[in-house]
Amino acid sequence: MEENADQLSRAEAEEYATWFKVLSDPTRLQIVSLLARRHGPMTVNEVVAASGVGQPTVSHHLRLLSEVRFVVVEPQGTTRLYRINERWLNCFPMAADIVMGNRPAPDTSGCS
Amino acid sequence: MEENADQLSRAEAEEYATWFKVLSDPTRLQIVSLLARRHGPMTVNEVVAASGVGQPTVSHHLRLLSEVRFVVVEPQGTTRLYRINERWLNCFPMAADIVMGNRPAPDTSGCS
DNA sequence: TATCTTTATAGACGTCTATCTATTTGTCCA
DNA sequence: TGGACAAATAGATAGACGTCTATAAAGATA
Repeated sequence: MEENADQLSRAEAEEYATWFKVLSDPTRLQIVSLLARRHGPMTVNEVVAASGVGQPTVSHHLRLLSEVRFVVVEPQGTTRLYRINERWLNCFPMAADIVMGNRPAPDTSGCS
Repeated sequence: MEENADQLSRAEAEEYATWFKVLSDPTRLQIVSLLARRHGPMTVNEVVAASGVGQPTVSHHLRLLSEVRFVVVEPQGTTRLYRINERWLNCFPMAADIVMGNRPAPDTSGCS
């Protein structure tokens, strides 16, 4: 195992914080989860139907998610296909596990 | 590898979101990083000296961190010793890696 | 008991954010 | 060209949050 770096700089802290912030809203987590488990593109309306919030709200969340490259968008005629950025899944293993349901029962039991 | 669960429930989404939310503030991330890399207890004043924000603000952040069990506190006379909850480090591998500096250079290069 | 030190709490303030309704933009098709 | 549909944007609102100053609580010590 490697050893600690000196310190977490303010700049680094701010960058990582923005990543965590994007995942800090339940609705946004559910949207990410939807896209991640589908392993395929979804339209905005499909996400709306599955998320329980309005269409502008979904658009807003998808914009935030794409700004940090958690999702990518591909226009297709009058619709836009959103899908998980698969490369990101490798860079965010724990978040990916939780969101994709690959973390059996995130044993909070041992974490108290 | 295991297969996807059906869906991320609202309840699960809300719980995970609270975890990420605690890590979504740069100051709080730096505090966690401090405690994690020290591998030992720190007083509030030591954290204040290293964090750049005021003492009440540090107390506030430490309270939030302990509410989700990321840190634990042990009163010692007139002071209180805060330390990382080591058990939590196992439950949050990626966050732990980032915060402890064990993630060499979280290669954002491949994540765009 | 009086005082000093350490930490927590109360309250205020400015900023950010999640959501909604209403509207606009953009694309397809008859 | 005109209508229909999909998605984005604008604007508003209510609530949450990070930080500060000021104060209180709690323990040690003389």
